[in-house]
Amino acid sequence: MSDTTTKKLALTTYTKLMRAAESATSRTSKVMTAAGLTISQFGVLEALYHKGPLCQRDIAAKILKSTGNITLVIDNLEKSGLVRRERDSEDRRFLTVHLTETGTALIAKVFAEVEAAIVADLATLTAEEQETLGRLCKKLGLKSAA
Amino acid sequence: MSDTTTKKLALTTYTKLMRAAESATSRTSKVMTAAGLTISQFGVLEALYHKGPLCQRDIAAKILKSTGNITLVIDNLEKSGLVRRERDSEDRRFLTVHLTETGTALIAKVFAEVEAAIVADLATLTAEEQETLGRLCKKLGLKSAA
DNA sequence: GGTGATTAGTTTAATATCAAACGATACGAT
DNA sequence: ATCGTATCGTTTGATATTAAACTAATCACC
Repeated sequence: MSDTTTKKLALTTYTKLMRAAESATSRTSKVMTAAGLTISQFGVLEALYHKGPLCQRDIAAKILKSTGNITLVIDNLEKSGLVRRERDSEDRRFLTVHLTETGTALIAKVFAEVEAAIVADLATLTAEEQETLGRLCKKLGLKSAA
Repeated sequence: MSDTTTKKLALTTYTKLMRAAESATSRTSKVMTAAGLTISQFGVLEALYHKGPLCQRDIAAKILKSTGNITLVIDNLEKSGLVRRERDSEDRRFLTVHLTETGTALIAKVFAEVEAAIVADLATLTAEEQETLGRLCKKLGLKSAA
């Protein structure tokens, strides 16, 4: 295959990958905003929901954002009464973030809706196609991480 | 296949798709920021580079952002001397945005670098795998657009 | 021709986002 | 013990982003 053909194929593949990711994101983010959550807020709540209380540094690492950013997102979640901060008594540098009852109820509901949206979206592909897509995406993702 | 299995497959496929898209984006965005461009600024310059002068509404549609956002991005590009605005003489509501010489030179260089990064990234997959990935992504993207 | 609806772009207010500087706390080595 | 280093979180300044209110210009229709 010529260099030009290789390049063209890579670029169209890249574009299709990006479009697919964007349209999937657009579906799920509609669910989140309908519930009054931003994507970041959802990310934080979802991390706490599945991993339990976390310090802000761990939350930042989990959702791939800066710690400065997390400070603001947690501020807003705290104002809405969805999470609360608790100073670690052993190492006072840490702030452990906990879901409140309201926060737990909300993320449980919204997470289920997001899951349903994803399942509905992916239903376009057969099980075999999904497995193939997943395998190729994983191969691609691993390379880039290196 | 059971509902639970269907759901699990859809969710892991979705996660892998997102991770692949993120890692590909991370590579290309490094090239852009190294050149002093934000992702949006690159998007605007690239649109003008390949489509010629455009009005702000068309730029917004092309890079899927709000017109309010485009106003700011063009403001910053204009300050940097990479684009200039020109009021349309026929319909004075329109502002046509043009690349300057500096802007053209910059986007030509950066776009080539981004392309190279994409080609290098996709080289992880064989041509056949890329075609398969592209086909599946397209199928998925089309559904969501509907 | 004049009025009402539409369209292009700007502004505003809120949240997001990062990098970098900073303050407070903890830890390690001597 | 303490001095230097590392770590956690906040702050700051810049850009991004949207939705919604707004201005200016045009068009459609009577």
